[in-house]
Amino acid sequence: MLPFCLVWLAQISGQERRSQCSGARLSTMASTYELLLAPLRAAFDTLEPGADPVLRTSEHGDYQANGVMALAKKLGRPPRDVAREIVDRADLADLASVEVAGPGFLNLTLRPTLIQDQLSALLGDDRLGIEVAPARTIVIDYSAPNVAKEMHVGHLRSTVIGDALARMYRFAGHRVIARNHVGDWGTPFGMLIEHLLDVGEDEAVASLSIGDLDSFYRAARVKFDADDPFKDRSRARVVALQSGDVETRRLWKILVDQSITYFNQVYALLDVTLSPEDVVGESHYNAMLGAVVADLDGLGLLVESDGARCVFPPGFTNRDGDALPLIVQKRDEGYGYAASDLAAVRDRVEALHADEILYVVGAPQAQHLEMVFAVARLAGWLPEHVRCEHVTFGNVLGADRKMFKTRGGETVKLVGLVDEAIERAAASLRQRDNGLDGEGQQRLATQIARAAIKYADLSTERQHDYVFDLDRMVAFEGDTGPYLQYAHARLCSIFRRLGAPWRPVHVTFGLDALQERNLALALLAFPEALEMSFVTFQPHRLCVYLFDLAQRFTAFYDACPVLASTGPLRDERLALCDLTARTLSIGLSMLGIDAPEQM
RNA sequence: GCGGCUGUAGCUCAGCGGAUAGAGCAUCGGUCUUCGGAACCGAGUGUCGGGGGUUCGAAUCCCUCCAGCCGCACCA
Repeated sequence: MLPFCLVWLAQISGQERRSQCSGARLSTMASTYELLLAPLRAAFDTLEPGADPVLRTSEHGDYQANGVMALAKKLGRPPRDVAREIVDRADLADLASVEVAGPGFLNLTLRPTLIQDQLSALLGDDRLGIEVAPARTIVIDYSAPNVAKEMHVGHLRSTVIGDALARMYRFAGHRVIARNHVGDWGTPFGMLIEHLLDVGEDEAVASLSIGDLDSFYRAARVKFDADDPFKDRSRARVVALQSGDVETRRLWKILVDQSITYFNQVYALLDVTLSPEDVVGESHYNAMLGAVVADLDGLGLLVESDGARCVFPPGFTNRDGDALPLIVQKRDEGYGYAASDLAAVRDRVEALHADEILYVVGAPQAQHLEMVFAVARLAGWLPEHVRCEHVTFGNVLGADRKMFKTRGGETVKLVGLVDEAIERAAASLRQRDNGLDGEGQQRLATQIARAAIKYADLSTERQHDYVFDLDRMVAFEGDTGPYLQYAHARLCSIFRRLGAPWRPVHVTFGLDALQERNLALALLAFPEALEMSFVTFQPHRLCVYLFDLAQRFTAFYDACPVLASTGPLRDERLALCDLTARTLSIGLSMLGIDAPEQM
């Protein structure tokens, strides 16, 4: 059996945890972990104020407190003596039995009554111990594809992680404003519009509407590089676009609208909650850029350098050790993305009243965003109380461990990836007999495919680089989304066979079988698992938890017959099944993964 | 050069101050008239990149070296 997945909770115990949660982002019922921690901390405090019990889950007991050794060292006393004293002083009698082990570990075994009470509380709670938090307004910036460019695997992370965070925040009770900061502005639009004119509007729309964005872009690029008159026209067109020429604007809008229509198809295919109203691209901030520059100037922050208008936030240097500028207005008087990013921060605080802004953007943008945040703070557009975080994620790498390039012909379209996964899921379904009709099969294949892709992305640590591996993404066995769905489907099957709806009444949790107890302990850990995921912006923590839960369930399922059992035992097992099914379903929903009832 | 990230089993990855370093895949062996086998049980595999240091205790913290990736003034 796996060590309990809750170990990482130790990381955010005590003060750190409280301070990280200062925004009241997730409220939970008194969790098992917290119930144990409080008396332990009190006992430690009597010997050394502020000493940390270092409570965590363990293979050597249900929980383990490791803080005694450090405390003993500090006190200059034998650790086992200190351990015994802590045991005497800690008011744990109703909660757990404690045993001193090894050099001074405290191994805690939960009392059956505690498990009983905690499980009963979860059983009667639709939200599984997660309370609705006082609402805060959270702006989450994610996905952000470029107009007239394909969505490829590089966009998957931002889209899927951002959407998972949005769902988690919504479940926690917050007001989420999604912002899809699409790249709909800048110099490439000159050549794109000219190309559109060359091929004709109807032709262009036809090609873009079928999602053939890359070849459109590539064709424009080729002409731009090889054809000087075209290049001149393109440059003139950029000027016309920026100066608000009506006809140019209309042509530009065609490109934007077609692309957004296409993006929405991809979002629908992936079941991403982004809607057209969430699309607020770079162009949206155009009207605010003049004020950004003027106000920075008024604040005395603007410095002219090499003809460009810049802000030099303290603490940033370039390769020569000189101060590094954030260029808000270029020498040619055009605005760069720094200006629109500043305008966006300002808009999100002033117009949207954000309490918190999250940027789900790749790690290469880290310095740029830090500078933008720094300048926004300097300008007073980003007050202290507004939390602003760059939720980074690693690069997408190819099999050669080098940056996954869009050029070089090995582009993997996002839709291509999903199609491949659907194809494989459908093939797998054809070998089963689940009684679904063709349409149902197709819908199910799509749900399974999405689960495979999203889980593959979400289940790895966000900040690490990401080796793109199609077979892994589309796999259905082992530590995968479909494995979790399957566990859920089996649970639903039990209740389906039951015939009548099952209502929990006075369930007694004996938990005599090891597998029952293992499962129960995992169920109690859901609030912490979600909290960890939430506080660290790491959906993969939730993935790890859910996989562990599903594994414990299948071990239980294998060893403990539910429907064949009778009396209180049957109710107990049904209750464990009910809790497991709901935990899986709610957990998966926060990852943006459906939990079908059969598959 | 400065800054950031990464280096853990054959492969893909967890673990990030605690007791013998874990999963999944792959390999081998079992369960096999199934509350749905996309499952379960078991087996083997590791100088946790190298070297120092801190600590009762280091994959985890610090220093250093090696290897790789990313960023570092007008593309976004």
